[in-house]
Amino acid sequence: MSTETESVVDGVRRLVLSGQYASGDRLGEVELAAALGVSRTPVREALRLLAAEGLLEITPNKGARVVAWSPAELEEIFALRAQVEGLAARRATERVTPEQLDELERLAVEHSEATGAGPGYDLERVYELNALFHGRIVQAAGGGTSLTSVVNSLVHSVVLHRTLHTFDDVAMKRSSRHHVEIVAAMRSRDPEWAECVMRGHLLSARAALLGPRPHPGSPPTPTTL
Amino acid sequence: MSTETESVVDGVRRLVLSGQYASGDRLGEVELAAALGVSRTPVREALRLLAAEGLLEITPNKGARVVAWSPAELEEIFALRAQVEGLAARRATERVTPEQLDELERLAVEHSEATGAGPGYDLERVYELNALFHGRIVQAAGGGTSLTSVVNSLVHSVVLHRTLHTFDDVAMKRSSRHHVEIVAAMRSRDPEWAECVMRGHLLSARAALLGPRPHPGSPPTPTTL
DNA sequence: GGACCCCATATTGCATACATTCTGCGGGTT
DNA sequence: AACCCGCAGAATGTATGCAATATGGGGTCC
Repeated sequence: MSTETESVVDGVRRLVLSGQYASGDRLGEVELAAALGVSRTPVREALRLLAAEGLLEITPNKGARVVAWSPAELEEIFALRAQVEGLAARRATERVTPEQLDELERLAVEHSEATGAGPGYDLERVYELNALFHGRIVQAAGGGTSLTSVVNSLVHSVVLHRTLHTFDDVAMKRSSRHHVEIVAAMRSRDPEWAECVMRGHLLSARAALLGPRPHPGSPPTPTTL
Repeated sequence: MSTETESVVDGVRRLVLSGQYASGDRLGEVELAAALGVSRTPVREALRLLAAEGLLEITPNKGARVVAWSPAELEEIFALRAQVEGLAARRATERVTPEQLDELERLAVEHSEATGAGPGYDLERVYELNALFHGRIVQAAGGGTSLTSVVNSLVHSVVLHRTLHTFDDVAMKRSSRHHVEIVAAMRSRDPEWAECVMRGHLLSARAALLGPRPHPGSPPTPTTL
């Protein structure tokens, strides 16, 4: 929106991302207004925007809190991303330009290099490369406002950070290879291949983050026996 | 959010839905504030919320306008709904309770009856039954906040109304039978069946709304020859 | 005659003040 | 001792006033 409100949005995002405010913490309006040097009005608007985006949740007369993602919700988010970004990968493959392909390949290769050194990566860099890669896919898909906003509402920085931190070395390298394979599928102009790998990529991230998931037919809580 | 703001959200929605404001029309803050008998503050918040929801679009210092959906964006919306609500149908089938199944069946049957009389339906009733049906599927899917909000951001009342108005008798009856079939699939506890029918349901709606769509391999604009 | 500039007006963006609601604590009662 | 009532403090919700920016028209210059 306006320059002032938008800077507040970024400011609050930074505060949440940097861990100044953890999951479940309260975000007071006056407190933020003082911290960012503006009045309550733009702060209120920024909080509403971030709430609509899914990063905060607001309850009337009680204020804003950082959302606390339950495992069930994380599971749902990645299931949705598998569907939506799978679609994005398919469409991107149908429309991608050679320049975009080169850009994607560059990002995939750099991601590989950043994760190739074994444990002890530069997580910030890996995070950035990953976010760029997924964003460019959506962009290449001809991203109308709907696709873009749905993906944005699903890809919260906080979740991504948490995800990367829980990745072990195997999951990290697998994720990197997925990126490379997606580019290969797109170069082959094979939308179905690209879609499948992208879905697998996100479902594999879900598994790395949450472990195996129960399903209806499984025996009841075998882990407790 | 607060009672006042929420009532303004509903009020603006009604104004847009009833056609008081058409696609592309400007929504002045003072104008709405006067019309709804409140101050500009809750109006501003309501406009921001509706913009985040996708019904309006706001440009800094220029105010809010009703979004004008292009055919490409409508196409994208239904493609996304096919993915996301397909997932919802699958999960709903895995978790639905007998009571929810009865409710869904009731809605599907009423939808059938409302569309069975041939052209000249009560479109408002059909709209309501359709919205309820889709909403209950999401609910039965165990709708976490992510799934719910994504679907809500995709299912704009305005789009649905436009869609229903463009349905001919064949498309309307087909849509109704899809609802019945989805319930049948859920009763059979067949998630894959339910997912496929739901996806087909939405892609068929897309076709009814937009006509056949071009694809990469098709000859260039054969309609002009 | 056309294009450009400048200003008046209206609208949005931001700040502040008032009203309302929630929260936490203390005292009293059962 | 436990519970309930009521009040004080603080935070959110709403209204209004001021500043900044976009829009439209009239005038002037080329």
